[in-house]
Amino acid sequence: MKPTPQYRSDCPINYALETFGDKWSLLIIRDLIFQGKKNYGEFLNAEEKISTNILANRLEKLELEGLISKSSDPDNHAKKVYRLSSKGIDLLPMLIEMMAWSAQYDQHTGCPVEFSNQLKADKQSLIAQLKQQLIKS
Amino acid sequence: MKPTPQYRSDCPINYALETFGDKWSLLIIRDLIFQGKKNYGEFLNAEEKISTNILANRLEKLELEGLISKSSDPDNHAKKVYRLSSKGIDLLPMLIEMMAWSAQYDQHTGCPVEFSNQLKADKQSLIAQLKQQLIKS
DNA sequence: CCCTTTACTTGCATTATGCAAGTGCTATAA
DNA sequence: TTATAGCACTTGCATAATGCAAGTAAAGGG
Repeated sequence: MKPTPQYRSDCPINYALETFGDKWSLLIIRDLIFQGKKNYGEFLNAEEKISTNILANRLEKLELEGLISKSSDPDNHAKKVYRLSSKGIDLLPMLIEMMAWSAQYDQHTGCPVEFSNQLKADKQSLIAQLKQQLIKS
Repeated sequence: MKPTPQYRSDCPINYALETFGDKWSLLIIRDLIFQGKKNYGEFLNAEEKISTNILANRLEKLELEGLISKSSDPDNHAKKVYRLSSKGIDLLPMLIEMMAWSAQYDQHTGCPVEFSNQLKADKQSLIAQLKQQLIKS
């Protein structure tokens, strides 16, 4: 698969949409950021049940876009480890705003109350705190 | 068209993705927020060239999700006016973060330098200012 | 009454997605 | 050394979404 040969426009919103604007990419990013997932099988087991060919395709695209990197697990060469790049980590503020919006408007949101409260109380330090954890890991 | 009968999960990220997670919906929201567009033909003329059946479908979905409303132009009953609801306006912080991310990582971004600077300098007041304009209009 | 504008619909080809089954590599056990 | 199992994908095929071009319907103006 090639990186998208050219973009529909040079609009920043459009760049974001062409990079991760489908129904699955951000769920993988979410699992990397908030669930500490690292391996193919872990992504496959997410509640939303992505199918295996789509997962493979999205991991490849995300790597090509530079949002994640892929390496082998030192303890098991067959096992692969996916990690966020700084470009991927920097999606955190946007994801936080997305979660805040959904928590506000989705009656059935599963967003934990404590998380939602921290969002309202001090969004910036929440972001900083999560970002630190991601950089360390 | 029905609203999605049920969601893949109750995750807030997933709610957002199922609500506007495709390659077109947010471009319509963008045009409403940043370009002051209001009518079918204006959306159709966006640089990215959405096709007419998809535009009709997305406008319907966005209305069903409560992000926009549709009414008739008082001066011309054949002409329709689309407006953002408060649920739609509240996507602004997320869009701003998305733009900031793209402006940072897309070499060819068309994000105006002045806008980008204001983003870095004082994101909150930029959001507040834009939101005021939207509410008034 | 005709013509234009505006907002869609419709039909059909192409592309993306979903699902089930299969392949290949690695490590561990017999 | 062979067998077995885990993990990361591929492949084939059915279904759904998208893109493109053309057509339709209602309102307003002349």
